[in-house]
Amino acid sequence: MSVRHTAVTPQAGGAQAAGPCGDDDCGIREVLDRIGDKWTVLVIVELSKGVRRFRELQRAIPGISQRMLTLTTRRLCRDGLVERTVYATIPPQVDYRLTAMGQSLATMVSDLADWSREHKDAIGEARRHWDAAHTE
Amino acid sequence: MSVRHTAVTPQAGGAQAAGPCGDDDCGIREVLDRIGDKWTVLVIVELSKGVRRFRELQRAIPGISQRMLTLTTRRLCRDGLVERTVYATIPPQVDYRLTAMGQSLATMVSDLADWSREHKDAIGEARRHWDAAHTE
DNA sequence: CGGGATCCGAACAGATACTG
DNA sequence: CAGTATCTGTTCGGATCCCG
Repeated sequence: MSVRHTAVTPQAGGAQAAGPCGDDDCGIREVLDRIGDKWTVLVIVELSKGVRRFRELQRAIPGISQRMLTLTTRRLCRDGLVERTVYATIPPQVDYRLTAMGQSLATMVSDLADWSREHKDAIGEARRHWDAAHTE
Repeated sequence: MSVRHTAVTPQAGGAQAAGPCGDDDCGIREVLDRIGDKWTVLVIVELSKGVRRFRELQRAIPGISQRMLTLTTRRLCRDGLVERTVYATIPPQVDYRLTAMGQSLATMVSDLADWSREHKDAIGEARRHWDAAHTE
């Protein structure tokens, strides 16, 4: 997600203005700015299964465009969560794999996924209740 | 976050088109579509400390607008993660508190924050390396 | 194959201004 | 106090074309 965080947008590579960060909140934003976007988690999950090439990732994640896959993997590389290996062959081949830090993040993501599956039904029901009560 | 997920945007309350969800990926999106946005996590963290009124939340989360706080709390209520209590007093008073499900999510979020604090420096250094290598 | 560069519509988030 | 409504800029993501 980079979750459009005006100051910390990864593209510009700007200095982290760090904003008001006196509380304990800032820690969470750091992660969510990385995994909160539309595709990053899916890439991490796929890479947690093993080394993948660019096209393999794209096929494994239905709906992702080349552009978003490029941007996503690049951010992950930049943050040291994914390692990129280029083979100067013809045709070219590029492998992506999680770093140690990336793997530790993958377990967190996996926990989140577990939680999600556990509470999926409850959330769905809560939504139906809410939607029913607010339909007029 | 709703992380702009075209099909699952909460506002429209549209039917969840559910897309291609045969793999194990869909579970994670469910959570991230809720906590991945810019403010939701901060609200959850603040509410994990106890019951809060609207203004208290707004003051506790510097930078959030009334609008975003309203939207965020409403989504959390809709998903059954937060409970809203309205007192018909003058001036009006509204309390927000985490539900049991919301609290279990808060612990997950707390774990994420811990991870973030642990690896913050490593990520920062990885970024500097990457930025240095790609500055030309 | 693995991208880079560009254009463009859509969703989001901030800033008011107004209400009960 | 606790919102709602509207207007507007920014950012994101998809599509397309091109390159090595």
